[in-house]
Amino acid sequence: MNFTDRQVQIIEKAMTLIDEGGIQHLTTKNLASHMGFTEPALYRHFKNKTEILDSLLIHYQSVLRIGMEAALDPYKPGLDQIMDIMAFQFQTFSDNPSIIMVIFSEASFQNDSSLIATVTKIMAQKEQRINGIILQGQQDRSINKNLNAHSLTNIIMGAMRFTALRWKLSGFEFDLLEESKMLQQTITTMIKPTH
Amino acid sequence: MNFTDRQVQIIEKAMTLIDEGGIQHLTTKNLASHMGFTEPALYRHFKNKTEILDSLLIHYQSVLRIGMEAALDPYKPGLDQIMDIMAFQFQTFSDNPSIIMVIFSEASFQNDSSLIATVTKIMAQKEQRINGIILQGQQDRSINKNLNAHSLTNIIMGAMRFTALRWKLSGFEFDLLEESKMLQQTITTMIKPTH
DNA sequence: ACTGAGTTAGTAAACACTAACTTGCTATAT
DNA sequence: ATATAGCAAGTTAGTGTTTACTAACTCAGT
Repeated sequence: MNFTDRQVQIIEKAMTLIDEGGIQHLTTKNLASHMGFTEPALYRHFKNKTEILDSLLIHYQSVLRIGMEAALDPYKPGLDQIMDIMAFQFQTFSDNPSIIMVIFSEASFQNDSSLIATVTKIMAQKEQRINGIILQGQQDRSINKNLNAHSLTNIIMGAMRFTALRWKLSGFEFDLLEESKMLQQTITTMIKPTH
Repeated sequence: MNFTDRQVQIIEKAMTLIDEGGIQHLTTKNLASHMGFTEPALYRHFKNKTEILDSLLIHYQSVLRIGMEAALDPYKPGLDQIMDIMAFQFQTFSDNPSIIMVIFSEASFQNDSSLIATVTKIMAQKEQRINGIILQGQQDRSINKNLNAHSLTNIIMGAMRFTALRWKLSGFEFDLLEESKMLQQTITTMIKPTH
């Protein structure tokens, strides 16, 4: 998917609006006025509101994936790669908190089947990526072979999401990067081989 | 908080509506018609829509807490108690999937400060409960003392939530209780002492 | 006679979206 | 070089629908 510059501007503004007031705060009127033009101008760039949200998910996903691939070294041990992923993810959250609420919008999208399809696809891709690295880590003996890779994937993704949600709901009261260091430390202790 | 029978009926109907179509599907019109009466009748039982959502959170929380306390034996080792909590939680999700989307509505509630206060309170209570049990488990040596209790709490809560969300988004495609057994097994292996 | 719990009929505001018009840029034909 | 045709990206003014909520009335049970 290639977006025009103007489309990307609109998508990014939509992100910050969702961040500020939740998905319900993202109205065509609100989005247009924050863009500095009128409502109908939006429809010169997107077919409808669903297309805006769909593009937002796709854009956010590709930005994150590109950044993540750049941060990853496939020749490192699996455990180190998992930690690099976590570090990158939390750094991204910290730099651009808007993204957090986009992730959690997933739960609000269930009434729009085209959006839920996009969301499910994105989640499945991430899951496969992490799952693969865990298997690799169990091969290179940096991750405990006794642990179920699928469960571990869910534990890691769940912990990242939950920590990010807590940070957001607390009004960014604690230091996310510090908290994430503790989390990474704990996960490392838990999943490295025992001997 | 004590609710009348009628209020509880309305709250439970609201839960199933949120479950079916997300928070946006919960409109006063929809709720009233599913209750079999007209819109204004709702306002004989609740001040406004926010009070309905607030009551829903409080009601759901007290139901869950009462069930959980009943399922818990404070004389068991901490690790066993954690597993009992997880088993209870997943059984509840499995029996009553509506509750899942209520949990994830948290993210949609951010534009209503009275709701976010309720949500934050509920989450903090759960967190403290689990954190306490982990500390107890580290005392009675059923849980590895080297693990940070706070991080562990987030890992466990995050894993439960993420698994539930995946189950819901997949259209209940996999067996939640089977998946949760794997998850509990993996967590047990990870957090029991190494000695 | 009062009250709790419903009704009908309605409100203003917000919603996504459209029709029809304007304007400034750019590619091309002469 | 310049006239012009086309087009991308705005505008104003408006649509019908949905939203949460209210006023005023009814009526059965105590």
